[in-house]
Amino acid sequence: MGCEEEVVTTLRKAGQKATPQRIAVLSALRHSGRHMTASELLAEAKRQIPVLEISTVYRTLAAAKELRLVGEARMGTGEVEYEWLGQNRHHHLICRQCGQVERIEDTYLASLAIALFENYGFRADLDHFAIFGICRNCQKGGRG
Amino acid sequence: MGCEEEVVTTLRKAGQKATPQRIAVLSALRHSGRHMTASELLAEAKRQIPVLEISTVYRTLAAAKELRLVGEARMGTGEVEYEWLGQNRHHHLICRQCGQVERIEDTYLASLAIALFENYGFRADLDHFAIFGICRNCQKGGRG
DNA sequence: AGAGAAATTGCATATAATAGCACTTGATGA
DNA sequence: TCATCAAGTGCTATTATATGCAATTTCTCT
Ligand SMILES: [Zn+2]
Ligand SMILES: [Zn+2]
Ligand SMILES: [Zn+2]
Ligand SMILES: [Zn+2]
Repeated sequence: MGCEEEVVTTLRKAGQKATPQRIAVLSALRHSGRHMTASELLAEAKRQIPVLEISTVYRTLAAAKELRLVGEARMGTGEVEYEWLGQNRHHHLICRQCGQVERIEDTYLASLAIALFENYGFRADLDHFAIFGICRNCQKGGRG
Repeated sequence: MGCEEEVVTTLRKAGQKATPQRIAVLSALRHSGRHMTASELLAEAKRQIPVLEISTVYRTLAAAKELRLVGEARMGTGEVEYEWLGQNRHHHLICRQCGQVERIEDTYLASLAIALFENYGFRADLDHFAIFGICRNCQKGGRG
C-alpha cells in the first residue's frame, strides 16, 4: 500500500476526514522515512498544496499523534521532530555532550511498559522517546 | 541546610555565580516542594526581586537543569513544569483520558538506565519523566 | 579595599506553537 | 446527484520560550 492510500484509509477508519492537506503532510512524512519538523513538512507539502498553512500542519500532526500514527520528540534542537510510526516503535539516545543520536529498538521501553502495567495497571504509550545522557565515547573522555 | 544556602553553595561549586535573581528563583522552587511553571516562579521571586524578568527565570532554570538540580516535564498543560530535584528522583504517570497524575518512584526508570548502560554503554539521565497512557480506572470504562 | 575578567542580567526582539472564529469542504445518506 | 452538517482550514492574534547585545555584577587576585 502506498503512502497516500494508507494515510487515507487510516484517517477514514478513525472517523476523520481525509483532506488534501492532511494527505499531503502525512504522506510526505511517511514517505521521507525520517524525522521532520513542522516547517520542513510545510515546505514539502506546499509543493502539492501551495496555500497550506503552518497551523494546519500542526493540527494535522496533533491529530495523527492521537491516532499514534506519528511520534514526536524533542531532540534538543529548537523544533519538535515528527516521524511516521505506523506499526513500528523505536526510541533515541542523545548524548548531551557530543550530540550523537543513537536509535534503539523498543525492547527496553517495552519492558518498562510491562512493569508499569503490572504494578499500576497503567497502560503506557511509550511511542517514541528521546533519552538524554552521555554516550560511551564521551565517558571515556573523548569528544564523541 | 536552608534553601538559600544550598542553592548558593551548589551554584558556586559548579563554577556559576550566585546572583540574587538565581537565588530567589531557585529557593522559591525548592521551598515550594512542588511543580511550578516559569511564570509562577516569576511571580513568586518578584516579591524579592521586583525587576526580575521572565527571560532570567528561563535562563536560571536552564542552567539549574544542566546541573541536574531541577527537573522539567511537560505534563500536558500548556506550560513546562519545573521541580526541585536535589538528590531525589521520581516520575509521573499521566492519564490521557481523565488527566489523573500519579507519582512513581525511580525504580522502574532506574532499571531502564541499567539496561541502557549494559547494552549501549550509555549513561542515561532519567531525571524526571512524564509518561502518558491510560490509567487503570479509565481502562475499566470509568471516567477516571 | 580595588581592579579586571567573565558570567549574568534587562531589555528588545525573534521564533515556535497554539487558539478563536468565520468560512469552506468532505462524508453521508436520501 | 444534491443537501446537510460536523470536521477541517485559513487567517489572525496570542502565548511560551529563546536569543542578541550593551550594561551590570559577581568572583578572584592582588
Ligand atoms: Zn525516531
Ligand atoms: Zn557523546
Ligand atoms: Zn515531579
Ligand atoms: Zn484515567
